[in-house]
Amino acid sequence: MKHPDVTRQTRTDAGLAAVLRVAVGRLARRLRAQRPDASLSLGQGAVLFALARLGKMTPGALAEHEKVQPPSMTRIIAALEERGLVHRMKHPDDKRQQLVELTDEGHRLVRTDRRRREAWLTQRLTELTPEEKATLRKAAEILERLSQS
Amino acid sequence: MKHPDVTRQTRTDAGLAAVLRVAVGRLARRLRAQRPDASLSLGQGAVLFALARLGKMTPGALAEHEKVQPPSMTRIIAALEERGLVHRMKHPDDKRQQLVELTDEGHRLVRTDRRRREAWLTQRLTELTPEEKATLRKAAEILERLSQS
DNA sequence: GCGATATCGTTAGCAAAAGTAATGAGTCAT
DNA sequence: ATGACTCATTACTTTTGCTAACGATATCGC
Repeated sequence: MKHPDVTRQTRTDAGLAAVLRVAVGRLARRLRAQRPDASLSLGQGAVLFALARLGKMTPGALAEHEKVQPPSMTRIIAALEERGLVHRMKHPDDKRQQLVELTDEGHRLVRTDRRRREAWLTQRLTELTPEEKATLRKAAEILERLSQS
Repeated sequence: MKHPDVTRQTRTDAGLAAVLRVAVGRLARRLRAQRPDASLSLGQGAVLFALARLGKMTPGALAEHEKVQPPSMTRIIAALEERGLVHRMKHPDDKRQQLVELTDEGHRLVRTDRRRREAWLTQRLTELTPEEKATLRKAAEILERLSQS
């Protein structure tokens, strides 16, 4: 066993937290580095993904959803809009706000890019046993929830 | 159910990869933002943690372990050394190399800080059911492996 | 042995991405 | 209708990582 410590250390909540924190940080770096082309930053990809999943949203809602400050979201949206992947529309009820929405090209990119962008991770996943994948499937939902709480 | 899509999307490896990628990225940001004081960056903490777990290592080994380029590790180590948490020693067999080791203060910080630094995540974990924690415990080991493959 | 080549850590310079503070437009409650 | 608040943006700074180049040491081929 390569890391006997892992199982030992995850006995307690704090130990599990420690291991999770490090693993998540490292995996995030790894995924960033693994990005095949620089076409889309990690954050940009996440926003497209969120819009595809949740439909049109305001910049503020996107910022909160992605756990980023509003100015960062402004930048991400600007970059996506410049590439025609997203477009802004006035919020019908509140002129301060806007609604951000995927363009057709944005939808297309999400679909085609999803496979390409996740190629590395997908490949790693195919190397896992079905049980491990089942674990990750359940864990994904939990991590999802943790990241938003 | 807040995100019915999650379970649907994770049916395929690619879908699971997509969800994992986004969740991991967001959780990493979240953890970074949650850092209680700015005392230790995420990377610095990870290095201390690795040294505590694996003993003395060379900078190169640390860099590879943390999936970071050597110059980045140089900087992290320099910051840690400046604070007296770590110290370098010559490698006995190879004068090119060094060995990095926790100082007593480093060990102390790892111990006391571990709890404080993971407080947020630990708190979130206590809110989970035992089954969910068991899932995360198994998942942590898998993520650990993924991040290093 | 010794010269070419490779490896290790570092330095220097740079780029990406996110954060904070300040600003302008719009809304809302009194 | 005005004062306080909210949303998005702009300007600036910080963080964090990268690549390229370099100096010191080790190793390999001869």
